[in-house]
Amino acid sequence: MCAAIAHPARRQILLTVHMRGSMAAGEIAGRFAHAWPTTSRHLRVLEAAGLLSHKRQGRNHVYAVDHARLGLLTEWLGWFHRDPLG
Amino acid sequence: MCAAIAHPARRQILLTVHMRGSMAAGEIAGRFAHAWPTTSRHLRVLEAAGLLSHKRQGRNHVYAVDHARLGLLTEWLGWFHRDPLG
DNA sequence: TCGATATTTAGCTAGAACGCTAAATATCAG
DNA sequence: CTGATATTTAGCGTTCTAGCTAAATATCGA
Repeated sequence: MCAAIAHPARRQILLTVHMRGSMAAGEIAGRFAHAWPTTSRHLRVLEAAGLLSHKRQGRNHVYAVDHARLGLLTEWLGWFHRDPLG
Repeated sequence: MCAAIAHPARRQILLTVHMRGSMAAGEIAGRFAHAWPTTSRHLRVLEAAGLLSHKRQGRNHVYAVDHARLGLLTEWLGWFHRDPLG
């Protein structure tokens, strides 16, 4: 999961999809300078990490953010905000 | 910064140093199966990302976590926990 | 100064990541 | 069925990452 958000393009995909609620693959790919297959692979990486999920709607692949999964990361970071002695 | 925490060993280093407050490089390296130079590089990566800082104490290099830096990541994650419409 | 201790730097190799183009797959419209 | 649209899969070359060993650097104790 951490590796998935290590790439700037993937972080931006994640934010963009989150803001919109859900987006088709092409709509996402259209916002990036990268070639479609490149963005397509980023989507696959994000999905493999459990950060995105997708379902077909006709010929579109619609992606949405998995917030629960991101919650795990926030939870992990929480360890650093609590006092280690407490 | 995200790339820095993409590696399991580096996440563990971060947590371990945090729990202890501060640790010498050798003390850290001793806890991993990896060769010292490998861990040494992980430390450099974490420091380059601003997640660790170090100072010499005699012949020891003592590392500590930079919490403010981690705060930025938590802040970024916050975007996903707030409602995108609000 | 000399040897031991603590740690890093240098340099190598194997494997993964990331970009691309070209081709394949699947759905819709006529 | 046929052609157009939406997206992925396949495959290639380059660059980055992560492991290692061997050598260099710096400090301490005698």
